Amino acid sequence: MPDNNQIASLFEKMAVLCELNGDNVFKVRAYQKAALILKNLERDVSVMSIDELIAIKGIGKSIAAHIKEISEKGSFSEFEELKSKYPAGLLELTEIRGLGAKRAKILYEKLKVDSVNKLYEAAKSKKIRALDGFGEKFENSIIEAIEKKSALPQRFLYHNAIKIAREIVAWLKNNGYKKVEYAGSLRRRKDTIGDIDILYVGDGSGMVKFAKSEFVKDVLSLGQQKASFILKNNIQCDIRVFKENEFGAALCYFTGSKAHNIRLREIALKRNLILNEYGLFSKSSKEKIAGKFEEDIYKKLGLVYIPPELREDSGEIEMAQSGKKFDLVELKDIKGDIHCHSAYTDGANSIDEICDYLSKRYCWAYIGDHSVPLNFVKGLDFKSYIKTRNEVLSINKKYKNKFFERSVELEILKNGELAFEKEQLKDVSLVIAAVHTSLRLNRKEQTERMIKAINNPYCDVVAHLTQRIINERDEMDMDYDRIFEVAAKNGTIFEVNGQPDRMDLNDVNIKRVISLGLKVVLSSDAHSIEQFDYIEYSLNNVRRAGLSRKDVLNCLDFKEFKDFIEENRKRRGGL
DNA sequence: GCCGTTTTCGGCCCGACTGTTTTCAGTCG
Ligand SMILES: Nc1nc2c(ncn2[C@H]2C[C@H](O)[C@@H](COP(=O)(O)OP(=O)(O)OP(=O)(O)O)O2)c(=O)[nH]1
Ligand SMILES: [Mg+2]
Ligand SMILES: [Mg+2]
Ligand SMILES: [Zn+2]
Repeated sequence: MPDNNQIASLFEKMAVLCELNGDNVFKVRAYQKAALILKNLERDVSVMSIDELIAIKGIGKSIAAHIKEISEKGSFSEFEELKSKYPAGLLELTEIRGLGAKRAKILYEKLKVDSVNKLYEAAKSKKIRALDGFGEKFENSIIEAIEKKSALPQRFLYHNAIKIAREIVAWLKNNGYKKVEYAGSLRRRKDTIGDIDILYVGDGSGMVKFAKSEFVKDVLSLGQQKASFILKNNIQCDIRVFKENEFGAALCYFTGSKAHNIRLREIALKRNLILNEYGLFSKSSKEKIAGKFEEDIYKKLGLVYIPPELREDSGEIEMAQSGKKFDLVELKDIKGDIHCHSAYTDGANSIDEICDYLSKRYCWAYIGDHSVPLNFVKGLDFKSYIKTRNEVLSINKKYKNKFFERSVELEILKNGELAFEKEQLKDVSLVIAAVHTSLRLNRKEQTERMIKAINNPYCDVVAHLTQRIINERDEMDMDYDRIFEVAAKNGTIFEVNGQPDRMDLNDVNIKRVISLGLKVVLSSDAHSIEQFDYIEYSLNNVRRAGLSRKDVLNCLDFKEFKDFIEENRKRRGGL
């Protein structure tokens, strides 16, 4: 069964093919939109009925039928037909910056260019400039774009991108610009970031100066209101300049997402208004109605303010129209962390140091560590768990009104058993079950393994369920639908791991487990004191999933949390 | 291809930068 992302990727390819085929641009956009919808959808479309599919805004009869066909056959005939019309290499041409479908089509028809290699040859041998509507500069820009393409990686970790963004904001402020913000996917706090989007109040001279700064490797474009650069670390940076009284509208525009912007602009039109990055205007008189403050844009469109994390056009506009304020969980609501590592296994700090730090930060915490059989990190056996738990409890006595306990990141063995015996498990305060080995079992085996673990009454929390490592390792191949179904019966708590390259569960999976009535728990999975801040990345994901305090167990008091765990075990036949 | 509190046909967000360009198309945000 293909998952939503796989189906989305087919529709993205279909969009490119339609473009190359010279189809209606709105048909192309319909496929792009459908792909986006699927990527943000928490339900598995492959098991939905045609009627259910059509009920989704942006999915109609044709695309619903395609989804059905893909679910059964892995692809759809219209796509396969179109694909067979063109060489496979043609699809990759539009990935070259500055080359879109229109000119790719001409290059293919006139010069038989059907791959990036042939495009490069054609440009080098100066054949492109001879074509009507093409020229020397275009030819050179193509050569440059191809030569530099391989250096550009996919998407960046939020953790890495935000650091660079903050440096650039500071640089602009140092250069005298008082109002500077990062926007785009960074402000929406997506787990991966395509580029760094920055806006400031001032004039174009700031961008000219930035172009000559240490940050910049290449200048892609440089105008009066906007510029694009490739930075030294190969990330793209887009900068826009505005006037003070435009800043709210500008921030709204540049924060996006694109789909969210389009919805806002459509709502404006229905009210006889025009929304762009400079403000909200009356369509007839051109009079300005809002622009200085972002809040005013939403207000004048009849919407409550929408937190940036939710701006994906995945239901937030409808919620904002209902008039009810958003109530997302905040950092100050977090009362404890459950998952970290001490020097007993692969952490950098002693339990003493960890407790000292956490006593200043939280009301409570579970200090964790790896378990057997992870020998390479000196995973704890049951005896050493008990011994070190006593150490935690004794250290706890030093702190008034703080509660420290011991958790263990317990291995889910290849056969789905937990690494400690049942008799031992009842003496473990918090079991955070995790897979770290045998990641490549086949789908069926991996699914059964996970289900067996989840059915264990002592499997309190499942850590980083999918085991993805962003840009390095895909999610484990499992039947997530079934796993979540079993989890719903067990009341399983899913961890939202905040390690920058994990951020697992992601936003969409969080929505999925919450819709099943389950709760999540945030964790930094800190391996050193500094890494306790990674819980902010978990927070990003749950805010993007729209969660409030009631869905996040870190917002409970210690006793409430402990009771929750115990209740859960009892109900499932443990204790 | 999708959609509809005027619509089942005729619209579909809006603007900056570049170069193919002297009034606009292509591409991108
Ligand atoms: N109205 C409108 N706004 C757009 C369009 N494309 C982009 N934007 C706005 C919203 C985006 O969030 C913002 C920045 O564009 P980006 O291409 O950098 O996208 P974004 O940062 O959302 O995602 P990314 O992680 O960079 O891929 O510009 C568009 O076609 N129309
Ligand atoms: Mg961006
Ligand atoms: Mg951008
Ligand atoms: Zn861990």
